[in-house]
Amino acid sequence: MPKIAASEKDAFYEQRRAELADVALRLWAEKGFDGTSVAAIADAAGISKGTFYLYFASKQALLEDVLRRYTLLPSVQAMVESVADHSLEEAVHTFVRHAWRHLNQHRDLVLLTLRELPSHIEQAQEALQHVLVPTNKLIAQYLEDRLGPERAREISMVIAGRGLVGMILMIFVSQEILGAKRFLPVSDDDIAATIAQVFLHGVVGGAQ
Amino acid sequence: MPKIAASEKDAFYEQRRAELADVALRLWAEKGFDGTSVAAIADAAGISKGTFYLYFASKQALLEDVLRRYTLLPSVQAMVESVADHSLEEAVHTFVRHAWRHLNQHRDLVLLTLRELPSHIEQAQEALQHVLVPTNKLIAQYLEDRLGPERAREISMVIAGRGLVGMILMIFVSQEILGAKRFLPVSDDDIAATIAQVFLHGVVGGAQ
DNA sequence: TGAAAATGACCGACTGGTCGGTCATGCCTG
DNA sequence: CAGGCATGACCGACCAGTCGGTCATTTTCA
Repeated sequence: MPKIAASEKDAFYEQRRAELADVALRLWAEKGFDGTSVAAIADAAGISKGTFYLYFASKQALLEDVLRRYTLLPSVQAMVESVADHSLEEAVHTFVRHAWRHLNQHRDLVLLTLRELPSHIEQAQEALQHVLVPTNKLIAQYLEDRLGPERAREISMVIAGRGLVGMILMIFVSQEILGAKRFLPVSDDDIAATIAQVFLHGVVGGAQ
Repeated sequence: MPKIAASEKDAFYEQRRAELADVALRLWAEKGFDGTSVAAIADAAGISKGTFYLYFASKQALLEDVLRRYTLLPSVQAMVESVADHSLEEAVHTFVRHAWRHLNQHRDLVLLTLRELPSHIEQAQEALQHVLVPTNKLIAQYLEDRLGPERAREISMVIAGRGLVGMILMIFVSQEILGAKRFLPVSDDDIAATIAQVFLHGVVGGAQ
């Protein structure tokens, strides 16, 4: 039974860590890393500050765990891979629509990452690089494979890929974070379609 | 002679404030608002913390002064107006090239604004809205005027405009802040041309 | 009852902000 | 011209409060 007890304990331990990470992400997205004290996180999780330090060695360690736990990379990879057998037009539309939904689902993480982006907290920057750089590589590779040299305009697919992500991100930030939604209520699908359309015509060319 | 003395003093006072604002912007871009103490700012400006408070009532007041002092809006407006009599193609190219140079010149302000974007420091968010929203309005208006309903694709020019700014911003952040420049060294003009090309073909359509 | 878990008082470092005191400067007066 | 006097820019020790992190103590529970 010691084994069972131990694994039960481990399960509880892991569950606590997960809950703390969850609470921390929510609070950090609201008030920032520096703006949220460990006491506040512990409080929101219903434990004391002392107990917090039984589960994480430091505030920094919690940040690292949050970023590891919630990295967007796997889902981004899955997203890119899932469109591999669509037509290019379909693929881009699907990608944009999924990315949009993704951003909405992971709003807190996006906020946290944006906020700590140029920060002295290197982990956030690394996390960003771990997501953005590989995503970019995947997209560029995909585009080059699909287009072939003659169909693509003579532009860098790496730059174009970044542009696509930039469009999505900026429009997301405008609509969902800066509150532009109130002034210009457009359905998510329409937005995604617009982005995909601009990108497709811009990059692929000719095909009107 | 008291008048001259007074104006000399005022000039010195204003110069001090300007220097403090300059130093603060630089440090804040590096370490963030919360991450930079008033003492550090005063130190970097070669004065004591006590003296700092002769020139600004609070740290918050300094932030407000920095954002007012360095607002990008006038230059953005000038930028949009300066391309008013070009052809659309030329206008977009020029706009992108200018915007790119602009971001480089105001790197610190861009960093600070991005960093404090979703922050509890409302001023940064306001500043962003004061730049982004009017910029967006100008661009959308310009595009609609130039294109006319039949030439534009059936997409929102507001969304498209945000997409353009998003492309520029994201590629800037990738190249200049995340350090992607090292991996993909492309000239500024090439990048600007690529962005303009994608946008033009994407939005304007047909014209290959 | 004994060990594991949880607590919150406590610590030292640091924050934004204050304030009494110093001293170079330049005017006033003789 | 000289010397005393007033000015105010400047300093940095200091304040109250908050932070991340520790640890002796109490609570819990098998």
